[in-house]
This record gives sequence, structure tokens and C-alpha cells, in this order.
Amino acid sequence: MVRAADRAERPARTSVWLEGKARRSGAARGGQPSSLDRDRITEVTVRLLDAEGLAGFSMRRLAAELNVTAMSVYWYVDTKDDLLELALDAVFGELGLPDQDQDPDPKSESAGDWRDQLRTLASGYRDLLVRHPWVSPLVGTFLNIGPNSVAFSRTVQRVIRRTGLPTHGLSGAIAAVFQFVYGFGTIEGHSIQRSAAAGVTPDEYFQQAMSALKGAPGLDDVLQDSEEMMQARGGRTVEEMYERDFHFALDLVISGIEAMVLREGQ
Amino acid sequence: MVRAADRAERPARTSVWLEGKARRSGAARGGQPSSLDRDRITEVTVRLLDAEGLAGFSMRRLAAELNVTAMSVYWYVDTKDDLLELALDAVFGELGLPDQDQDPDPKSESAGDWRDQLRTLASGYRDLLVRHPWVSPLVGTFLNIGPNSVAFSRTVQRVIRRTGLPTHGLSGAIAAVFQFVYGFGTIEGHSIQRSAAAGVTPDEYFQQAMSALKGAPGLDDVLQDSEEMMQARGGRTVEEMYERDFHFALDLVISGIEAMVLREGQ
DNA sequence: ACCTGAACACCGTTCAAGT
DNA sequence: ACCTGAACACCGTTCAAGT
Repeated sequence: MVRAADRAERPARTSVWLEGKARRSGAARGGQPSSLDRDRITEVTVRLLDAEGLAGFSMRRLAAELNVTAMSVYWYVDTKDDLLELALDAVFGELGLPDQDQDPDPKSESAGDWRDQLRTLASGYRDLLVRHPWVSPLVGTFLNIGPNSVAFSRTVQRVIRRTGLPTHGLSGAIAAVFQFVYGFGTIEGHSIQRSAAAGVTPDEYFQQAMSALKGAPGLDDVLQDSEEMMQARGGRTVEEMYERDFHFALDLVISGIEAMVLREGQ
Repeated sequence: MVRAADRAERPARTSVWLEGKARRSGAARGGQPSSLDRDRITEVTVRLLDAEGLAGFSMRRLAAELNVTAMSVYWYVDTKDDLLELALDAVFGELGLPDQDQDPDPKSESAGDWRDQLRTLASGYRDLLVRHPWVSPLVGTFLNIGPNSVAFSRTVQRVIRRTGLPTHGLSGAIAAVFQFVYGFGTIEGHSIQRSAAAGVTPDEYFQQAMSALKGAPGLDDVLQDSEEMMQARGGRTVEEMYERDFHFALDLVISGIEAMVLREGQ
């Protein structure tokens, strides 16, 4: 935590993206390119985070992976948080957003249905959170002003404007969709991570958890309710259940947007 | 992270709540009560987490606060994670849920409107996440089967059943509401925490961030869009903006539930 | 039954020094 | 310009020992 003394000494860190200016980027001199640069460091960081999780990642572990001493990385990056911010924005680049200047007229028919576009963006974000479970805590921690996160926000805003919602409802609607996806993807990612850490499939883990809970006092009726809901959902695997819930909830939110458009329309 | 070797040695930790049985609880012998017990340890843990944040909390720091050596706590708790699970469930007890056996008939008029009940639960959960920003990462990490979290889930299920949704849509609707609240409260809590760490009010922090971003290339138009949306929202403080967005989004999701009820009704 | 002290294997980061 | 080594002030947890 930040204590008063720390605060007096230096301004609180805001973001890597608000740094002095372009950082040394390898291959500076005439010789062969240096083995290290921000891109390579970021790339290996993402790989390690995927493999070991946020808690398992350390500067020393990273340095070892780069065949370099622990402190070398600090030449390219001021703090571990800077590095995590870089990794975070890097994976936002995986999202594959639609070309942004194409179709400048939001009302044209060829612009495509906002519902489909919203579904694509939401699914992409969900997949990102599930593929990289360390993304979720970082999204909560940092300012998210890297180029790729900004491109994502920009795209989200553009699509939400197409709904026909009044301006005062835009940010609320964005929250309803993407904070839902954030929460959903976070929990789904953690659950997959947990079963992987236990060395079993999600389905096996689910069965184990269920039978472990069977014995616990006061939980039996909750379990019964859950099983009832699971039966009704009809999914045969855990993954299928997540899939059905996600799409039902997304349809629900989209219907909510349509209702708000009608309500505030006239 | 868990490596293969660790896995072979012992079964993966699941939850404090699935432990052998009741733990030593102070005042065991005839003399004056021991200074330590799980309740007191949990209480101090919550206080420290509130004050220092999840990153600032440590077993050694906790022991110091309890005027005890670092290892004493391990008599009452197996791991730090156990302790965090206890703290997590403890704050879920702050939610003040409606009495659960009252009004057993879900169709009776006096049961109250599910919309109001949903709003109460959602607001309570949001406040919890904002008041204790360390709750959010823990909700994502653990199984959430402590008595108070279970009571919360149970209440949520009961209210959602009153909407009239078909059974196969219940879990999706729960996700649409409470994963949204989870995401929203997480981000809101972090933003308040960030400004507090920087020693300024949320409004001051917001101004600072805005002017810092003014210089950054490629962000100007995003800023302009954001300012436009803020104008339209009409909130005068950051807190007011969060408030408006939250309630707009919640209304939106509730409208979505109503739409799904109608759609699947006949 | 409860608590301690020393130790192990880690952290992020600073700082002076090397090439 | 880039990298190293030693050091500082921390971690969670184990283990043998005390009372």
C-alpha cells in the first residue's frame, strides 16, 4: 500500500502509456540486434502468464526464461506493473476488431446489425478473458489506455451508438453489456483454471466439487436447486452450460437495450 | 502455480468450508479466554484488508496487529487462503438479507415486487464490492460456499424464480444481473481505491487523469466522445455518474428480463 | 493446547559497478 | 548503452522446540 511518506517522494505511478517517450527498442547500434527489447519481453511475459498464472509470474522467473539476470529487464521497464500493463494491452490486440474507418455512416444498411456486432464484441472479450485468466484482475487494476484497449473501447462506443439509445444512456448500456461479460468471463476463466490446476477436466472437477458438497450441512437444498436448474438448462458438459447461460444472458441484455430504446424513443 | 510434484503430494486445496471439522475456538480451558480465536483473527483480517488492500496484507502484518508472532496464526488457520476465505464470507454477512422463511408462497401479492427485491440485492452487492475492494478478486478465486455467500446465492435464486422466467433461463438471468454488478462494483471500487492511494478525491483524480490524457496522441477523439457522454449523463461528480450508470444499466437488465418472460411466456 | 524462533525458498527493487 | 552482483526489506510456510 501507499503510505504518506511514499506519496511525498514521487508522484503516484499512473500508466506505462503516459511515460516520457519512446523507450530503447533493441538493435540501437550497428551490430546485431540486442537479444532483448520490449516486444520480446512482453511476448515472453504473456507466455509465462498463460502458463503459470499471475501469482506464478515473477521478474526473476521471466529473467530466467530470457537467459538473463534478474535485473536486466529493468533496463526496458520501470516496474513489474509496467510490464503487466504492456502484456495486458498486447492480448487486447488478439481481438481482431472490424476495420474502423470502413462504413463511416452509422445509419446505412450495410453497416450491419448492431446486435450482431455487439454479440461479436462480447464473445471476443469473453474468449479473451477465458484464454488469459490473468487479464481480468489487470483490467480491474490499470487505467486501460494502451492502444489496443482504446481501440476496443472505441469500437464498443461506436456499436452502442447504433442502437438508437439516447446519449445519456450510452455509458450505462456499455456497462450492462461489458461489465456483465467481464464478470462472466472472469468466473468462467477461474473455474477452468481451477480444474486445470487440480489436474482434471472441468467436468471431473465439477463432479468432485458436487460430491464434496454433498456432505456439507445446510447446503443440500441449494445443491438440489442447482441440479434442477442444470437439468432444465440441458447442457451435457460444463462448457455447454456456460455457453447456454452466456447466450441467454446476452440475448436478455440486448432485449433490455431494445426496450430502453422504445421507452425513451417517443 | 501448482506443479506436478505438488499435486502428487497432497490433494489440491478446495475450501476452508470443507475442512475436517470445527476448529479450536478459544476459551477452551477453564482459565480466561485465549486472546486468539478464528473470529478475532477474521475480524482483524477484514480491518487490515480494508486499510491496506489485498496486496498490502500479509500474515506477518496480521500477526503484528494481533501482538503475536508470525506463526501463531497458523494454529487457527492452515493457509493464508483459508484466512481470506473466512474474511470473504464474513463481509457477505454485512448484506442484511431479508428473512428467508418468511412468506413461503412465491406467488402471493405480499411477497413484494421481484424488481424491487432485485434492485435491493444488486445495490447491496455493489456497495459491498465498493466498500471492500479486495472482495472482488477473492470472489473470483474461491468457491464461495461459506454460509453467508450461500445465503446470498439462495436469496438471489429465490428472487429470480419470482420473475416468471422458464427454468432454463434462471441461471442465465442470474448471470446477467449479478455478473454485471460484479464487474461494475469491481471497476468502481478500484477507481475509488486508486484515487485514495494517490491522496486525492475521485473528482480530483478524474481531472488529473483527463489532463494527463490530453497530451497523449490518438486519444483526443476518444476523450471528446467520453466528454460528450458525460455531458449527456449530466452528473456533476464522479460518484453521481457511477450512480446514474448503475441504475440505468439495472433498469435495462430488468427490462430485458421482462422481455424474456414475455417472449417465452406463450 | 498453544505459541515461539530459526530457517527455507522465495519476492520486487535499488544501487554501485562492470563492459 | 546495456547488463551484472550484491544487498535490502520483504514474503508464505515448515519444523523442531518450548511452556
